Amino acid sequence: MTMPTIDELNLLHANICQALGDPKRIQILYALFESPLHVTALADTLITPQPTISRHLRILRQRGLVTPHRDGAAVVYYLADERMIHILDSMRGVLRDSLARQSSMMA
Amino acid sequence: MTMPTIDELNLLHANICQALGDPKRIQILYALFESPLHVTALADTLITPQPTISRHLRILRQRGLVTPHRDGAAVVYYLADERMIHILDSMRGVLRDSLARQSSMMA
DNA sequence: AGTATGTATTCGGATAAGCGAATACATGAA
DNA sequence: TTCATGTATTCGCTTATCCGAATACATACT
Repeated sequence: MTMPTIDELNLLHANICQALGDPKRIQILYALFESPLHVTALADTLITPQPTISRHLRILRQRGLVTPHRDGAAVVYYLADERMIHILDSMRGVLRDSLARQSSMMA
Repeated sequence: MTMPTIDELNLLHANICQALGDPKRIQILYALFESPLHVTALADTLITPQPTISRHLRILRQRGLVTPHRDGAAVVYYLADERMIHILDSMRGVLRDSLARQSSMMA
């Protein structure tokens, strides 16, 4: 277990952020926060083709954001770490304030 | 000031995450957290061509993550909201734990 | 005006990300 | 094994992102 260098950590960090940089994937994380779901259920919930969901899940899985568990023929996906949702919520707070700042600029 | 819909908010959120999804831009944010800098100073600090820095700054500016202030011929950039750094630090915490989990899997 | 310094943008080309459609793979039941 | 269901991957294509190099734009000073 070699410690990552600062630059390597930066890269991993950027990779995680990049994984979060797609509306569908954010939707997926919030959906899994409410409850673990298998792929088809996710596809139905988000009204999105199953292959598309699978591709997004692979990205999230590779970055360690979700965790798959086999359940017979199905695969149930879990949020890997609920703290990530709190982080996303914090970001929304900052985002809202940012929007508010811009609005007040208009006045 | 019309309230954004859920989907619009998701898109804005994703856009912010996407802006964070580049190692150089993360470096920039951390550098500006230590102290506001003008473009050339940033370029020197990060050992990166000035046009590259300017392009990254535009992305961060458009997403409301940094704020420019003119100072004569120079433009000093400020971190728009220090909470974003705390959020990034939180993400690093989650990232470290994720790496630790993967390491223990190997054992 | 002209010059120097600092910042932003454009252009061209390489790389990566996204999606729909089709298909391959995995599991469980008959 | 065969079929049905569920999941993952591949293919072809379009769009977006990134960088270096060159260049345009902005400000201050003489």
